[in-house]
Amino acid sequence: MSDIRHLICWMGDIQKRLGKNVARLRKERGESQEAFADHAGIHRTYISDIERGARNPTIEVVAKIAKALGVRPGELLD
Amino acid sequence: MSDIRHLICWMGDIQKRLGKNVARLRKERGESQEAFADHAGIHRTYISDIERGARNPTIEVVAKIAKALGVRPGELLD
DNA sequence: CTGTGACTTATAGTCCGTA
DNA sequence: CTACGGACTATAAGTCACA
Repeated sequence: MSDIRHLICWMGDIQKRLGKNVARLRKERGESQEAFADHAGIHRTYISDIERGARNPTIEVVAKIAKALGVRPGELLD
Repeated sequence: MSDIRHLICWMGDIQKRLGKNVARLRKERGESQEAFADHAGIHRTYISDIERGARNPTIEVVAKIAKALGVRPGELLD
């Protein structure tokens, strides 16, 4: 029952969900896109694209971002 | 503290983790790679590659697989 | 600081096989 | 049934100038 969510989360686009999670967690940490991108080893504009759900990144990129945010990779997709 | 796991899961390659999860869940459902690939709308050889951790798929593919398995996308990366 | 279009290079993803 | 290779096409990765 903790997982009625999986019936819901399919509705939304996974790219948008990833984007919202990244933006939220980044802001919680008080970092700008620029600062975060730098710290994650990813280009600034690429982070911008991801936060807007305009990209379809690979799981390696998700792993990099998760590491920089200090969360589990899977958490970014939920 | 439910998340000391995030300190551990970075150790392993995320591709291998995905592969193991997919293989495990697929087998639990008693499907062959072929049948599952078909049912998930992904090519047979690609599923084979993913289960062996030999590929770096995009999150859209992860979402497709998760949907076919009836689990949350994030679950496949944990 | 962030969004966006355009662009090149790398690789994701498909499809044909064989063992 | 699954692993794996080769060849191919579609799209992600990665960067930039500018709004």
